[in-house]
Amino acid sequence: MPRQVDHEERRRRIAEAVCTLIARSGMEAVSLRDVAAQAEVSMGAVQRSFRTKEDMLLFALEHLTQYVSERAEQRIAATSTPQAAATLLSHTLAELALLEEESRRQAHVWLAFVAHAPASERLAAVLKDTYAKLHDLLVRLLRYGQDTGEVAADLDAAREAHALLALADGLTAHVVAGHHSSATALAVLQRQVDQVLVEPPGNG
Amino acid sequence: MPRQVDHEERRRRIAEAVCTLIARSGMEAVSLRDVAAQAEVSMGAVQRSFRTKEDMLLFALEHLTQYVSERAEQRIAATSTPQAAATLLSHTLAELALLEEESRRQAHVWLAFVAHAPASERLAAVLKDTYAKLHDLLVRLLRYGQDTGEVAADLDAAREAHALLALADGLTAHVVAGHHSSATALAVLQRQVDQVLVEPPGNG
DNA sequence: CGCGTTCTGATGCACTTGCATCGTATCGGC
DNA sequence: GCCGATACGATGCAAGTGCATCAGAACGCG
Repeated sequence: MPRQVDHEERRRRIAEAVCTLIARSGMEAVSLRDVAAQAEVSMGAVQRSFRTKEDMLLFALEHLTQYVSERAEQRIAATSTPQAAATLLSHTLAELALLEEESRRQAHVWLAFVAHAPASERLAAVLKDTYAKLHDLLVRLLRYGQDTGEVAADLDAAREAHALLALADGLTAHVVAGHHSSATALAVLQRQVDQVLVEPPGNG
Repeated sequence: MPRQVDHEERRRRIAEAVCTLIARSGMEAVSLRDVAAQAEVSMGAVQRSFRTKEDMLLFALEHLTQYVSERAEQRIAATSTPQAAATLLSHTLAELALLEEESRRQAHVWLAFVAHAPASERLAAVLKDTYAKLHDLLVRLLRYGQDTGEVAADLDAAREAHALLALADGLTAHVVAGHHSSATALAVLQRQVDQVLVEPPGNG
């Protein structure tokens, strides 16, 4: 075996470059040459890592969704305090909405992919799958809240999860569009979560 | 004066073609040639109608926002029955979310523009302005609902309007991404509106 | 009718695109 | 130490891009 390169590492590196470019100037600004330059590899390397441009974009999306999903899942798995359902819920949502300042880039990219979904079935499939996972996650959180008594027992968790997820995505879009700051969006999100809780905090 | 052409009419025709193309294959698939073909005019005509491609895209966005805003405003202006605040609110939101089947195309286009906002300041400005207008509209509707007693008087109309608008946009995104059908999205939206009303319909 | 202005569609141009090709550098196995 | 397989980066290529240009058609006005 000749020269050894960590292919997966390179693919990830390229995916990062793709995301950077999309966030900076939109999806149509992504060319193989620019990606190669951004990733500081040769164009040939990009072409050997991905058979086609669409494959590359798809991998970048999967890279992003995996990152977001994992962070959300981790946050839940790492929780030990039992009655934290309320904060758990709002923190997870805030993370899904990519509202933190350091997630701006990811928010742009996510939105770009969603907007591109109608043009690519494979892309749409990945998005659909991710949304389903996130919805499940929220449902689990709500059910957990119902167990701890923080959330009304008669609440339709599935429905509420849909609403919360949509709200999070909408706020993402509004921040990207410049209609909201992250802080404002966060406040709106928090208020919605409070409505779900049986005892709104702060005004006993 | 020689040959007379309705320039505005032509610009609108081209804007329609732009929207069709964006909806079909995304923003990066919009080329002057394709637009000309879709609008069934010559490429020269497109170039004379718009100095540059960006101008064309910007006009298409303004064309879209104006259409959406106008339809929403009209719906309100045309209302004569006084206590319709509840239905008025949900219908307006449903329209803003572009959930009707015939608005799918516009939903795609809208999302594409939002996703592109970070890459173009002029575009972002138009979006921001439109969002502000829509927010105002919702605030007015909520205040009206408070006048008629359908909406709790102590509700923070501005905050609630933000939440509703974000929810509507999020649902739009979810429908475009294939995570929801229009019907499901509509149900989620309706449920959220019901929560705003003092007396939820159907189970009083 | 014929002039002059406006509009028109085709073509040119420099450039970028995604992808294919190819000679070479780099390493493991013998 | 050398062979052969592999990864590498540069270059080629046809197609498509936005925009500029231009000869001429179409029409109001004298």
